[in-house]
This record gives sequence, structure tokens and C-alpha cells, in this order.
Amino acid sequence: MPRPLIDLLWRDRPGATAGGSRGPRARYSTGDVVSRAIALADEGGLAAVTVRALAQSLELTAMSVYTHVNSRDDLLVLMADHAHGQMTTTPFGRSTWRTRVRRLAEDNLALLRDHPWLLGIDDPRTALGPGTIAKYDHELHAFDGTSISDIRRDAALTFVLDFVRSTAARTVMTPATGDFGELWEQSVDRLAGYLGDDFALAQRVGRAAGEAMGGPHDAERAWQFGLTRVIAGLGDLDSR
Amino acid sequence: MPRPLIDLLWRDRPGATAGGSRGPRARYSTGDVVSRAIALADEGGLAAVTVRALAQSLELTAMSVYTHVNSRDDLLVLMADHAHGQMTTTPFGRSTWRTRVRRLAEDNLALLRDHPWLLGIDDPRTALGPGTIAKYDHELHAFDGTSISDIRRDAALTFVLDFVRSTAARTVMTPATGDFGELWEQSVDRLAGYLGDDFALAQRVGRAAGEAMGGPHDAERAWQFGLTRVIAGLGDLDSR
DNA sequence: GTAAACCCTGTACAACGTACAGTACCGTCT
DNA sequence: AGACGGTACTGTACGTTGTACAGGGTTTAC
Repeated sequence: MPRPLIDLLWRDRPGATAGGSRGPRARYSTGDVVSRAIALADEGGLAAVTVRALAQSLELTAMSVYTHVNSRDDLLVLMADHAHGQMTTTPFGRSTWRTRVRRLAEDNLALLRDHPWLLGIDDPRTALGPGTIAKYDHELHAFDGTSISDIRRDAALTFVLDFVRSTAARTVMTPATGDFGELWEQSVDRLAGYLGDDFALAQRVGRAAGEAMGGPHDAERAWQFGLTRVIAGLGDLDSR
Repeated sequence: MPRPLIDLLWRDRPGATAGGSRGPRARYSTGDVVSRAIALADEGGLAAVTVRALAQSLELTAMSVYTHVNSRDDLLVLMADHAHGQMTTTPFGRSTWRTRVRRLAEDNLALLRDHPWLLGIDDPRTALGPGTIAKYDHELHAFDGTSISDIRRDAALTFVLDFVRSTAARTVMTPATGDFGELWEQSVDRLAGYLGDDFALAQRVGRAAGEAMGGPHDAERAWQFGLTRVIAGLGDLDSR
């Protein structure tokens, strides 16, 4: 049985509890396995990351995967932490916390665009990994120079990241999510019949929002709308 | 085969396309099936809503469920829409949009507390249902009296609801989510060993946030923090 | 040289969603 | 009255999933 998850997460860091040295050499390192899994996920979404598919992609049998990883859930945590560790972060430089938060949000959006499957991983154990902790540390520094308390600093960061995640979930096209446009055109007739004149406001706003959604830069506009509101909501951190 | 999803969603509304009248009477109505499914989900989470379990709970065979519903995914949409339709909404009265948004957010949090499994349903087709549309309509009215545009009205509502959903996802105890406290105490030692003195800021803030998380009213505090920021972020809708 | 630890394989199981074929029932049409 | 056809339901079965379990071969530690 492989080492416990925490040790796998920290496998490359100095001081890592190494695996025993006896027995045949493994054909793949843990990192290899995680990388292949990520490649599969980038291509076909989380659903494509089955133990069997991963095994085949490594030219192993299904059960051999469990030599490197304790369970599929653990694998997902390793994937997420790896992605967090590889994330490209725009350096903050000497900017204000507002532009830092903006960059941070944009970086995270890019991350979720590159790896939409991250939206499907919601395991709290991810927070134990070095990549995730490094990311957390870096992003907390966005609020340096303000007089925000530690607890609120954490809350503020969570607030920003939650916004990014929500928006990405709606924007990003997961392989699982079929095109909503098709669905819409397909059912709008019958829906109109049912609706009649009820819910006038919903119909008016829904139509406006729906039409804009087809437009060229709507996703971008929704993003800017929200991000502006997030930053405005954080208010004047400097004087508090 | 049952009627298509849209017709099932609108089954109780006047003008609904009724099912054919021939054949034996069904032992259960669509509403019965959906209600039983919701009961299962309330008890054991979405994972407990298997076709077989639902069938057993109705004293049917597994395949008979498909007489009432086209697929499990459709069933989930029906469940979500039903929950949205049953949602208790605090009337807005004559209050300002700020307190309306606050109530709206609180109502939605309560909804997600009562039915945590809603967090696991992310099907856009839910938006086609009468319950969801009624909810949408009602919540859009929160911004009545302001001069906000239709598109921004939709964006603002989405912004609020996304915040609620994110916070609920972290707060609410899903049956799937084991207690994070256990996990933490179990791995904090080894983690401390790996961390050493690196990521000082993350460690300090994480400790502060972690300790507060054990505290009695932390979830409440995080909620208030975020909600205040959401409303502040929306700014002065009256003059725009 | 022996024993322990390790990588890897093959077989197998339980649970899942659901396709397909068939049976009993019932309103509708001839 | 009788045939038709749509409906509710059942039973069997298939493919896919994660993974438990029992070995077999290989390498290192003692």
C-alpha cells in the first residue's frame, strides 16, 4: 500500500518520508501518475479520469494504479494540488491591494480555464498540499500593507476566490456541460406556451440576459461586473 | 416513455400537456416520485438517491422508475425545481433594496441548509422549471425601485446567489463531507513537520482562521462578513 | 541465504444507470 | 363487441465504475 496522502502530497519536498527501498523499482513515480491523470482530465474532463483509463494510459493494469495512489479520491487531491503548484502567478510588485486582488482573480480564472476539472474537485484535504498552501500564502500577501486582521484577511481571500470559482463554473465549458444554447432554442417554444404572461419581470430580464449571453463579450462583461463589485465590496481596507 | 422533461416540470400548471389516458392507472404521480426522491436526499444526500433505492422506497422495481422519469439526471432537475417552488420566501414589503437582498440571501441560505443536496445539482435545465422561474422572478423584484438595467439586474442577482451558494457549500455539512476537524487534528502533526518555517503568513493566518473555525459563531461571522461585502459591492444602485 | 518489503497482475464483486423484451391493463376506435 | 395501441410495470441483462483479495516476481536488508 502506498504512503498516506499527506506524505504523497509532500513527496518532493525535502524531509519527505521516502518510500521503502526494497522491492523492484517502480516504473513510474507518483508525479508521473499524477501528470498522466491531469493530461487525461485536461482532454476529457474528470469523467475521463477513471482508474482503468489511467492504467491503460500508463500501460499498467487497473489495480497497479493502486500501487501509487490509495484511491481515486486521493488521486484527485494530488491532481488539484499539483495544478495549484504549477499555477502561474503574476507577481504583485508594488501595486495597491486593489490591483493585486484583480491580478489574483485573473490568475485564478486562467487556472480554472486551463483546468476546468478543478471545478469538480471539492475535497478539503487539498488544503493540506504544498502547492495549495504555497498558493494560499502568495495570495494572502495581496493584502499586505493594509491593516486587515488575520481572520478577515482569510475571509477576504475566500470571498474573492469563491467569486472566481462561481463565475468560472458558469463561463467555462466543461466537456460534461452541453451547449446551453442548443437546449434553449430547443425548448423555448414550449416554455413560452407555458409561461404566457406570468412572471413578466423574469421574462423581460431573462430575455435581456439571454440575448446578451449570445453576444460576443458577455462572459467578459459579467466577469468585470462581478470583479468590480467584489473589490468595491472589500471597501477601504487601508483604513480599518 | 414518459413525457419530455419540460412537460414534466410544468405538469401541475394549467395548460400542461397531459399524459395519454390509456393504460392502467399509475400507482404514483410524478409528484409522488419526486417527493420520495427528495425525502431520500434530505436523509442521505444525493448519493442516496439511486434509481434502485428510490424504486424500493416506492415498492417498485428499478426499471419502473423510468415510467415516471426519463433518467436520473432529469429526476434531479425535477427535485431541484420542486425545492425551489416550495421555498419559503420572506416578503419584501416596503424595505430598501439592501435589506431585500439581505432577506433574499438569508432565504437562500436556509433553503440550502434544508436541502444540502441542491449544492450537488448543477444542471442548467433547472432554469426551465416553474419553481425556479418563480423564484427568479421574485428575487429580481428585490431591485425594484432602483434604476438598474435589466442585464445588470440579472448579473447582480447572480452575484448574490453565487455568494450564498459558495458560503453554503463551505458551511453546510453534507453527509458526504466528513468532519473537517477530525481530518485536521489527525494530520496537523505531520503537516507541521513538513511546513517548518516556510509560508509564515499562511501558517499564521491559517492558524487564526482555523481556531476561529472551531469557535461558536464563526460560520455566522463569515456569512455576515461576506454578505456585508456583497451588499457594499453593489454600491448605490439607486443613483445609476 | 533467508526474510521482508515492494511492484505488479488476474480475478472477482458490488453498485451503478439503463437498454430491451415481455406482460397485464385500459381507454378508444371500428 | 372486438381489435388496436398506448401505458404501467416486471425481469433479465449489459457495460462501467471503484476496489478488495490473493498471489508472483524482484529487489534490498539482515
